[in-house]
Order: sequence, then C-alpha cells, then structure tokens
Amino acid sequence: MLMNDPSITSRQCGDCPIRHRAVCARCESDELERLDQIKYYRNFEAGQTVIWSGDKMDFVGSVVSGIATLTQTMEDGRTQMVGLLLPSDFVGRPGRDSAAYDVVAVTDMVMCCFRKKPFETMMSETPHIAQRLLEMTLDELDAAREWMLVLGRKTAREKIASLLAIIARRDATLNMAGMQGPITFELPLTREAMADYLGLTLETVSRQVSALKKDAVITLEGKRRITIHDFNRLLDEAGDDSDGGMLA
Amino acid sequence: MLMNDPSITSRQCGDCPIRHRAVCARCESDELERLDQIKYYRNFEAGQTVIWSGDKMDFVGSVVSGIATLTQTMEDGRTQMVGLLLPSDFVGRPGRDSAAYDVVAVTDMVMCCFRKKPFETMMSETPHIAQRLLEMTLDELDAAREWMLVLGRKTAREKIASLLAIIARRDATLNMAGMQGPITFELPLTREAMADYLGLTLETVSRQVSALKKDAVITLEGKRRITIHDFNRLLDEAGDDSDGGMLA
DNA sequence: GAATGACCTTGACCCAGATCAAACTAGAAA
DNA sequence: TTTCTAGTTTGATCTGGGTCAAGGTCATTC
Repeated sequence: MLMNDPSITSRQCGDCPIRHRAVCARCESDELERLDQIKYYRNFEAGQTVIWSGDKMDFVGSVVSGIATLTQTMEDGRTQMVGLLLPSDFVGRPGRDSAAYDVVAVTDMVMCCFRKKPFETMMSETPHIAQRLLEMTLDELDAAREWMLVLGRKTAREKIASLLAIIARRDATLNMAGMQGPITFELPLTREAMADYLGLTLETVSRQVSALKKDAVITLEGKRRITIHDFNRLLDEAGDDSDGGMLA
Repeated sequence: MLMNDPSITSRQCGDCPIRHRAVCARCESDELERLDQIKYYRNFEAGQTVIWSGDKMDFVGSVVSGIATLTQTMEDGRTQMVGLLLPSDFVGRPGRDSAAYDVVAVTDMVMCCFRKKPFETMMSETPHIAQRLLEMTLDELDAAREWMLVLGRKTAREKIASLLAIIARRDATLNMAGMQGPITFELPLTREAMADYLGLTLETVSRQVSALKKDAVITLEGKRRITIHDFNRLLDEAGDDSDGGMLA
C-alpha cells in the first residue's frame, strides 16, 4: 500500500472525518467503542455498483469519502436518480432486507459498514443512533420533497441552476466558505448523470449549461470546473426565493 | 351536536381507528395513557388550510380521518404537491418549528394533535414513539423517491395510471379487498389537485383520464367515481413492473 | 326554475425539450 | 505520434404536453 493510498482498511472513530455528521454523531464514547467493534471499511472504485436494486442487503453504512448515487430504473431503461449520497450520508434501510435502488459510486469511495443484524440490535439498544437516524431521514425527506418541486414544475434552465446551487451550497458548507463572493467547485457528475437527476436528456443539460455560461451566470474551466460569481443570481435563475427556503 | 356528527372532540385511544398504524402504534398502555393526557382533537373543513408554509408550528399530530395535501408553491404561483396525507399519517416535524409546506384539507378532516414541546419531551423519553416515527419516515422517503421517478421520467398517461394505482391500492388495503377483480373508488382529488400532484396541467389530466376511459382501462361514473377492471393492466399503463415493486 | 359558480371537457395552436445525427475534446492506450 | 474512447457540444427536426379559448355538467342558491 502506497503512503498516499486513499483507501482505508481501519481507522479510529475518534479521528473519523464524518464523526460529527454521520449516524454515529450523537454516540457517547462507550457506544462508539461498541460500533468500533462491528464496523469495517469497504473501498469502491468510480463507476462500481455498490448495491443492485432488489439484491439482498446484508449491511448498512455511511459514506466516509467520495460520492454515490441512488438510482431507479424502469424496465424499458428510463432511469431517474433519486438521491445523491455524500460523505456522512447513510446507506441502507434498517428493517428491510432487499435494496430498493441501485447504489453506484461516481467517484472512488470509502464506506464505513456494519452488518445489518448487529447494527439493528445496537439501534434498538442505544437510542442515540435511532435518534440521529430519524433526524437524518427527516432531512432526506425534506430534500426529496424539495426535489419533487424541481422535477415537477421547473424548466430545464431552472433545473440546472437548482442542481448547481445545491452542489455549490454543500461545497461551501464543507469548506466553511460563505455564500458571498465567487464559488468554484468541481462538478462530480457527468452530463448524463445530471440528466438522470434532473429528468432531462443529456443534450438538454449540455445546452442549458452552455446557455448559463453565455449569460455569465457561471464560468467553465474545462468541462467540469465551475465558478459561480453571484450566488443570488444563480438562485434567481433557479426560481428560488433568494434568501428564504434555506433548509439545512 | 347531532348524533351522527362526524366531528370528534374526545375519544379513548383504545378504540381509535388509527391506533395500530399511527405514530402511537407501538405504545404500551401506560405510554398511551400519557399521550391521552396531552392529545386534543381538531376538525377541519374541506378546503381549509391546516398550516401555512413558513408559519410557526406549535403542534404535531396524526390524521384520524379525511385527506390532506402537502404543497409547495413558487413565488410565481407554480405549485407542486409533495405529499398526500391519509388517515394515520403524521403531520409536522419534531425538531423544527416553522412549517416547510402548506397543509390543506381536501375533505373534512379530523386530526389528533399534540403540542409540540410536550410531544418532543415524550419522544425523547419513550423510544416506542421515536421508533415508530422513524419507520413511518423511512416509508415516506421511499414513497417520495418512487414519486420522483413518476415526475421525472413518466409520460402524462403513465403519470395518471400511477396515481390511480396508488389510490386503488391504498383503498383496497383499507377495505381489506384483494387486487383481483374490479376495484371501484371515489377519487378524492379534483383534476387540478391531480395536476399539482403529477406536474401536469389540469387540461392534460382531463384528456388523459378521457383517453384511459376510451381505451377501457377505467370506467367513470360521474366525474369522480372510478372502476378499474384489471389492476395489472393499469400497472402496465403506469409503466410499472406488474408484480415487483410492492413497497409497504 | 333560473341563475350562479365550481368543476370538467374538448378543440386549436404553439413551444420547450426530446430525438436523431454529426462532430469536437482530451486523456489514455498503443 | 496516432488511435481510441468516453464524454461533450451543437445542429436540425419532431412532438408531447402546455396555453388559450369556448362550452358543458351539475349541485346550490335565490
């Protein structure tokens, strides 16, 4: 293993980068120790499928680093992304044993996993885990409902702007940067993945990204590196209230 | 108060019609007694707004009877329904004090309410409530994601068929009827409400309902009473796998 | 029993975004 | 260096569903 190999096979919970945001966030040190015993790390490569929809799910876990997508597919091949999994997000559903969606790593990714049974046992014994999971699930439900508005009622341009706003906002909170001044970030998704998230075709995504660039809402370096000069302008393009509606 | 007045001002939890499905489903009799002390009933008329988005929410509660909708509205008036609240569904979010969505009663409705503070206190003390709420929230998240596929990728005809399938299925489980043989039910939503749920216009809803009728997928009595002769045919029209994908 | 108003249907036309097709870009492999 | 390939852009054309407009149905009220 090289010195700078990003893969991980073991790590103390104490210095885990998602310690304060993941499902274990509320755990006391004794609870953490118990989790420590049953946890194990798994590495996934970009493009690798973590779980196939319908498969038996014998583990749950948290995204430690990297990004994954939750996707639904119809028989005829139409696909819709239904979730974007970022570091600290939880994968799997206690109480169900087959996966409802495909989970695919879009970048190299590390997950902190627990076998489902022991995790469920721990969950029923340590309320801190269940409490945190409830909180996270409520947040996800809010995000899903926010996204329903995007899918059901926004134009292609507004959809693109909404997606960029979400990524920019998350990126800024992650880097503790503010929302004033320009924000630059790397798009983690291909045009096709963006289309799957937005309920569009990849051609429309490409055209609308070009249009936002032409109208100086964003600047592109290469295909993926995006700079937003005025975040409120972007929110405006997204059809969002410029200040209200700041959920988490 | 007339003998058959459907409104309710007091009732024992023991003979509550949603006792086994609502947030209190797992409670033991002593816990139920405590809830009994802090609960109160509220009646709403069809069309009445229960909660305005952005307003302070000082109560949470369960739908006992009737139907309500959760709706998001953009500044320019575009609206998207993000949830349909049926008997036993939970309203409100512990841990947040302003409402994120409009809640509107679409039929006369009875709610079993709790002031938020006492409920939150109870929740932290009785894990049965939090456990059940987690379970319900995970179900809602699944439903929301299912709906994202409908909004993002389905055609108008498939959207209508999907909505009818959801209502028919719920109705059948409520009446303990099977999925074979014809199913008849009253549509609880106007064409406009259906359009808001489906991300369509009311004209398109009307046209597609007429088309499904012409193609003998459904029969109409009046505008609202619908009969489905072959549920699998309907699922087929919805673009769903005829047998798989049976959540909840 | 005429008038009102909420809800629904249908027709004509239009446009945002899909589809089909071709070509461009840049990194990786040979 | 050339070739390959995955990802992307751009153009031409088509179409599903939106928009605008007119009427229909039916329960309620005066």
